[in-house]
Amino acid sequence: MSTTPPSPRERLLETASRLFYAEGIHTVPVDRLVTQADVTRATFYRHFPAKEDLVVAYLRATDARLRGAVETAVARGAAEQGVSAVLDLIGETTCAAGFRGCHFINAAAEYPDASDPVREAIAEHRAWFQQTVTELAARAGHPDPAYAGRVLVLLHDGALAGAQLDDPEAVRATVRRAGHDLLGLPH
Amino acid sequence: MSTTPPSPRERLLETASRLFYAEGIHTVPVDRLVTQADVTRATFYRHFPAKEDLVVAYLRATDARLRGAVETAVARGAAEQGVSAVLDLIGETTCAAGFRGCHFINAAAEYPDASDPVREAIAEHRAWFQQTVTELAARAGHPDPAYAGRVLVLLHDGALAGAQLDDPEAVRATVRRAGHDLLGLPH
DNA sequence: CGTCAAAGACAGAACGTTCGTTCTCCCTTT
DNA sequence: AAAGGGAGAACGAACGTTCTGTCTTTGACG
Repeated sequence: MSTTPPSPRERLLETASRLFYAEGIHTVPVDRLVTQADVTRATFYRHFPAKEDLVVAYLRATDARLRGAVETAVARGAAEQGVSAVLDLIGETTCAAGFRGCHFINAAAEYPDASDPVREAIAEHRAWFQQTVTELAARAGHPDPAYAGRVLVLLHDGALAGAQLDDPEAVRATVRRAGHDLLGLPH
Repeated sequence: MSTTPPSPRERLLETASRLFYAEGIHTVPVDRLVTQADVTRATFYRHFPAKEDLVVAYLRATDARLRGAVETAVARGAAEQGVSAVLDLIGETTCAAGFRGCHFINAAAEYPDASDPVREAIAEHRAWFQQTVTELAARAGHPDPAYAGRVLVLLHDGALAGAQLDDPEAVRATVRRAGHDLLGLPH
């Protein structure tokens, strides 16, 4: 089962994810994207009508990847451990090498227009996450799943926004302790 | 005591704060800045050697404004109420008209280089906030002021990052409840 | 009190660069 | 024959920055 070599479209998406996340969206020109993806300009515009379409595709691909990561992290334990697994996943994310905040929050900073397709992709991702963690809290028997879900989103946003500017390990510890305190989990 | 009319430099700073915050930094060209500030290009470059210098000045001015806001909000009550005042201030910020997240977190998304002067200004602001809320927690008699301070920063970051993308009122309520739960304050 | 020089601001053109996008031409694969 | 990709030139627009020239304000000094 040898994997087929990545198509130009896949190379573009992978390069976009890497560069957009590491350097911001507006600061990465099309020239760098096609050069690093080893693709010609014509190929770029054959797959994406404009740069913004690649931005949306990048966010949707990231969304799909994160859904998978949450699924596998949660599936490892029993229902009561799902919430704790999300807290751990947040900590691992903020302390990973090359961490530079949340793909979606960062993108939102560069796309202020709430009706922009980029913002729609962001909203869809956030709605999924909100719903997922709320269901996790309900399944774990939390008395107020809606509140628990909003707490998890709040801690997630705070961790990813702050850890790139402060000490990531301190943020990880704070998230874990605060999450367990708020949601009645054992330390 | 009639106020003197704002100088070109002040007009530039006010315009920069308004436009950079509402639309992002890289998306606002110098042309829009000088037009809306009613200033010529020559005047712009007489006060700021480059656009990035205006960005730094904008962040430092915002930092000064926020220090004042926290001071007055805290000064209104006794020592034990300082932490609660910060929580209230966060809620008011996220629910204000035109709210679009945190000036500094948004700017960091557009300036990935940690050694950039913009990032230095961001780091200074965050260090001040971290230290201020930690001292507030200590003054209020919290048993673990360092943890309480990190919790306040975490809630602050999460609220400002999330409220622009979700329901601000829900975020406000969550921050208040979670903050009081975590820090042992009465509801 | 009057004067002159320096500084700051206005108006607008202009420069060089970079960006997103399009185009032409050729090659390979199916 | 058709479609997808490679190579690279080219275009028009937008951007940050500089320049030329004129006018007003200001303050030091005769």
